[in-house]
Amino acid sequence: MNSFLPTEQRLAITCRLYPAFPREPAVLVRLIKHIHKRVHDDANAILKPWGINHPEYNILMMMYGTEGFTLNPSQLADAAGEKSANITRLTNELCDKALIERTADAEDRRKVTLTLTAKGLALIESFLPDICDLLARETANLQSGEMAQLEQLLKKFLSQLDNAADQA
Amino acid sequence: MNSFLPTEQRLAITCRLYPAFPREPAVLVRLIKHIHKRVHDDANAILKPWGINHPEYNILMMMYGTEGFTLNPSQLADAAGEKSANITRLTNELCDKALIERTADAEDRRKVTLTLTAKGLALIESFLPDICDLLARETANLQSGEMAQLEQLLKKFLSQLDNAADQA
DNA sequence: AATAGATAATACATAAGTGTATTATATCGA
DNA sequence: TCGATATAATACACTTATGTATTATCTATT
Repeated sequence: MNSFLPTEQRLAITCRLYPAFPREPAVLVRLIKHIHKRVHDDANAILKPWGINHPEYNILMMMYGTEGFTLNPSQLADAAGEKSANITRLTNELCDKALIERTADAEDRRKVTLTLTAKGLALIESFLPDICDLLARETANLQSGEMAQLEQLLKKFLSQLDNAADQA
Repeated sequence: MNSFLPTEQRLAITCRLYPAFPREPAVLVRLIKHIHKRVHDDANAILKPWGINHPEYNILMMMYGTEGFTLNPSQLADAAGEKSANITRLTNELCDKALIERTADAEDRRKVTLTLTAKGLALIESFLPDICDLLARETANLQSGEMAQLEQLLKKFLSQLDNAADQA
């Protein structure tokens, strides 16, 4: 099964019609999109029984990965790759579920401090086994050298995207 | 500049707290998400002057890459990587803008035929130079061998995601 | 030919995400 | 110390995306 074939064939035709079209970058971008959607859907399916979705999972895991399980919304936006307006909504949801807590920052009164609650921590530890399984299954056919190489290439790609903001 | 650092550091801490957590797959998934978001935002910015957004662009390009500039919604969903309900909405928008046309399929009356209009084709050819520039800029630091390797690894990854549906 | 079960597309309600404006606080330079 | 500018978070309206149910048509079996 090759879910990318219909896309790839059409990019090939595009190149014939419009020779300046850069096939390779276009293929990479499309692959990224397809993979992203797949991973997103898989994660949502796994997480549903716990009452959270993939973006909420991302938020929780970024808090779990922070010393003291504490950070503020703008740091969270950077870490989770979400826009700040979306962070407000997502953290509202997580507060409603009592998985995180919002308190005022003592140092800078513009800031808000978000902290994982005991309930949030317990939830993370309960879904992590399934998440670890999922991640392992999704990459089961990649050898560790291949993953390392993929990581390196994706980082290089991302670094160019970081720079490209300057240009244009 | 390294926009991935905050994420990566948190994944490292996660591995310390929860040793079974598979760092490498998690890093790959996060990198994919970050890159996807960046590429999506860049494309939206470039396309705005033409009155379309990235998903609409994806649809138009898949039609452009099809013989006869014609296909039906389910093929389009596969090719563009969108869910079918979303295809209905997106193609409605494109019909409203007169960039594509909807007609009944003669063979199978359940089906609908979508065709690029002359206006749609003209629009594509007017934005393609900018899109080609963007794609080239976004990948400017990758050598062609690196892109080929990235393509190969991403395809391998995606093929596993295609299979993973069977399992679990 | 009738029915059962698949497939194609869409409608509708709801969820998820974003742009822009707003409020509050902080910082910097005169 | 004042005022200008920057930063942090959020509110709100709007856009984008999805799940589920529905309608219509097709296919296969009898």
